[in-house]
Amino acid sequence: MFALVDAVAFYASAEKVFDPSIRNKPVVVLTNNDGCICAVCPIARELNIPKFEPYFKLKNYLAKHNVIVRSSNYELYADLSDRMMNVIGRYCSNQHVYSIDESFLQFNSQAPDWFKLGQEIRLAVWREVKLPVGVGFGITPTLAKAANHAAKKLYGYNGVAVISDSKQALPILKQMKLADVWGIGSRLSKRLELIGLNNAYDLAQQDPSKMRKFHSIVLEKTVRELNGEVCLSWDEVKQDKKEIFSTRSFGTRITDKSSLHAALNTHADIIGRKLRKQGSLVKKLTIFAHNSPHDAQFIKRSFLYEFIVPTSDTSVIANAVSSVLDKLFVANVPFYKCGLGAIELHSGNFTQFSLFDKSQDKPEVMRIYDQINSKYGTGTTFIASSNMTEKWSMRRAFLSPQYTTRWAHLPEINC
DNA sequence: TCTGGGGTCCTAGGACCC
DNA sequence: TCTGGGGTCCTAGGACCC
Repeated sequence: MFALVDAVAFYASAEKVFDPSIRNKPVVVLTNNDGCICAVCPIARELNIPKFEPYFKLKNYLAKHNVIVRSSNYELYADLSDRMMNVIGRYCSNQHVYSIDESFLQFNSQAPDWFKLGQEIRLAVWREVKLPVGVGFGITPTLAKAANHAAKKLYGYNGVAVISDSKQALPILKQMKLADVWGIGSRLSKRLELIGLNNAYDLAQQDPSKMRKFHSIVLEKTVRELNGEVCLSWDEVKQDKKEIFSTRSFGTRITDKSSLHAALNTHADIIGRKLRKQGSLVKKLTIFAHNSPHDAQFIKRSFLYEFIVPTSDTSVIANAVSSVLDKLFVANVPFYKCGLGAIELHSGNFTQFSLFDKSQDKPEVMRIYDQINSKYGTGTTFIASSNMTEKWSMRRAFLSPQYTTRWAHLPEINC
């Protein structure tokens, strides 16, 4: 049995944890640079606020309905995520944290009562972290996702749904839109509608091999999973990433080389950390910078850097950045975004050493570097040529305090 | 006044080589 | 008269997710 546990509108709910005054109000959270709306709490959802629309287009509408608007407070969300995952992890030894607010659980034994277990998890997370979560149990990962959808969005489930056989799946799948099925987006759902399918149940009734011909093997697997056949093994669900990116748009456009260098080095730091966490090494790294695609003329420079010996060392990656900086920088271009992408990864366990070239990595330094940052907070140590506090760091006009990670922001209780 | 996220995976098609 | 291979690597862009 699989379970998927995730928070209801995680970012918006996280904003309500330490600010009870907004718990009963409509709340939305914006993406980096206050660009788009990325989280809508259930109360705000009733106002039909679309996700991932640019904020400036909805600004007036939100103000008219007294919607509370917050910038993304990643420090807060990351910390609340850790706490939430810890509580959930107590209920299953086999937990896979799938995203900042989702974790899959795999149970090998039979629980006496899945529904009761789901209620316990919900209650524990609410009691200890004050975050509302939905719990979906299913005999395949895709059905666990579907049950989770039902738990949070369908009438009568109140946060927990269980699909342990096709009889339990039926009412849920019949109420699910095609695009609500895991792996089916807006494009594919439109194509499926054209051949007469209207909901998840209709999709489950299709011949899997025909669906493979119609679209892809991925769709075939989805159909099989909806019918209770496990196609996404646990190993597949928690597979290593094949690419690792770190990119960000600037709060203010930059036109000088040193700012671009600092920004790219910040991404070098993040990429290195992600690589080491996964135990991977990067062989090929794409390094890019561009202005806005909405500008009159889109100007993009990118460079593919190949390491002779694959690396996960932040300083080695930073050196690669320095070596191509002159090729990326174009005078008088107001750069809007830049980033790095590790697009060819090698396993850290089976390094192909070169006969003539020695690795520049200093694993011991990186180990201590990571230890310090994990103990005292990310950013305690950093490479000198990166600086995220500069003028181009992101706009966050509606930022809430970092209640749990900064002494100065500690919540106060009035007695 | 101006404003438009970030991450991952996959594939079509162009460039280049022999 | 008209036609013309196959492999590798990279880039751009689409699709999906949150």
